[in-house]
Amino acid sequence: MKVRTRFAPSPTGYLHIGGVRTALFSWLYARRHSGVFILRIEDTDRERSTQAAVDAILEGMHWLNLDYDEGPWFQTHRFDRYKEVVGQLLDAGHAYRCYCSKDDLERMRSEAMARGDKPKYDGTCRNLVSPPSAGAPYVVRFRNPDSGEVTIEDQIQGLVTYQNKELDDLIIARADGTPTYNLTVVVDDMDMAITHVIRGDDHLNNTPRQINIFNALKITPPIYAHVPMILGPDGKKLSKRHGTVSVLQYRDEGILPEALLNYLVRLGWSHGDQEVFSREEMINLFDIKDVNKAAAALNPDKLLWLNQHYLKQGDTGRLADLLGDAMREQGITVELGPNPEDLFLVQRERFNNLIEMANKSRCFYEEITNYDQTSAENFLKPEAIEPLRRLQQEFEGIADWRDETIHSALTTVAESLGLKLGKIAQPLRVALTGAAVSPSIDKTARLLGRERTLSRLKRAIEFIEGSRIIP
RNA sequence: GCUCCCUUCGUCUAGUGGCCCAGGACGCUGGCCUCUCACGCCGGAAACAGGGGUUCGAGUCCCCUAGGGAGCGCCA
Repeated sequence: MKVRTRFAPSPTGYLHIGGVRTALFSWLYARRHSGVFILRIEDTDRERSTQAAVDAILEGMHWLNLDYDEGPWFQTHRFDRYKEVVGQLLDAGHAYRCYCSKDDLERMRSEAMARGDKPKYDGTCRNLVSPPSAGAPYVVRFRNPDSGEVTIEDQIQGLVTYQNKELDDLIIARADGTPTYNLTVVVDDMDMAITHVIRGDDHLNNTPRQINIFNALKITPPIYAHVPMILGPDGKKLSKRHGTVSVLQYRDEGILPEALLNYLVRLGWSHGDQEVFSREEMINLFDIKDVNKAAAALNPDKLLWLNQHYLKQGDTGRLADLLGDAMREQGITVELGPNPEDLFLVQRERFNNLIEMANKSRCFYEEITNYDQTSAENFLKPEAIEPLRRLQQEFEGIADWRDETIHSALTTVAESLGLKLGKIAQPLRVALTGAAVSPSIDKTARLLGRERTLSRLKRAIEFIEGSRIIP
């Protein structure tokens, strides 16, 4: 039988990191088994579903290249079908109309709680023969078996058994006739012939109810795999407090999709000691049976480490384009300096995300407005004037502006003055970039270009001379 | 409250009764490299939640306790 998995987010909030990992696992499982991956939008909650959230889900999936073979399907387009199944269940006696009001239910719940019982429906309307009054509003409840048990053979959690008497008669259709979650998932998973349901373990408790509905429909339920939750870096439940709401925010913060996917796949899943996985490796090695049972906390540092790994290893052309985009986003006029690829080659090992790389590359595109105070105090001192002047002369004589020629100018000056390279490299660095940290000095000068290098040198010398007269 | 689930270094994890006085990775940390930062390389500290069993032998099996989480919605 062909494997068919699905990712079924509800567009009531943004696509967050936990949802993405669930999607990733479902996608990997389908790809691993040459199966079909389906995207289904569970938008039956008309009140809270938004188009913006739908767009964010689609954009997020696209950004991560989690491609789906079928869908996106929208549950709101399938109301007729759900109604049909509710009718079927009603006719077969597996469901019944319940006329209890919300107030009745509320009272029922609080009374049960007070008794120390589970706040479940008491079955008042279970065996009603006729409505309390003609045209009285009602919901439809599923008639859950009241004895026996349901065992889930969960691929991750193992065997989990529930007693039917612990389960109550859940509502499958609201008073306005619209279907509820537990009914729609079952109908969709049935109609879409889903073979493996991979979802968050917050759904584990719903599973026995869904299995009972499948049974009532005389359909074999899919195989279930409930993946544990993802926690914030503090080990607490993921929330907006942790900063990142939508996955797209990771993109906007300079994270590469391959880094995020690699990071996520190792959250709860492992293959021995391997840490780095290409898409192909993930697909070939992934197995649900290797997924852990315990919740995992996010580790931002490790994500960044992977991001840097992919920055160092990835395709230069593509990454340079992304860097160019990031610079433009940061308001840098890319045309005013080295092309992004030359810059990227020099910067790729020095930063772990593109945004920071872009921001810290400003000096190649914009004039220096002021020197970093500490750097200037440490290196733009009177004794630096001589080395800087000599460099000026040497640089003026260079016709072929390359790393090597620049570097040899540096060593020539250093040797002639009997100084260590660092003694002239640091003043030069501050002169050229405004601060004491930059790529290696020869590359920095090369990227800057000969003219810009010379004018900044001149300005630094003037700065030092000027500061000499200021006490 | 009731039902269900979970528990190895700070974090992600390896480990399926002896190979483990517990391995890898991130982070932290000492050093090397070095024109700064970074990269890279070498080294270090750091964990089986607690208690009972079972067994010649337990991180690995069983029970209990504690802690954490989820569900109990006319949300999904």
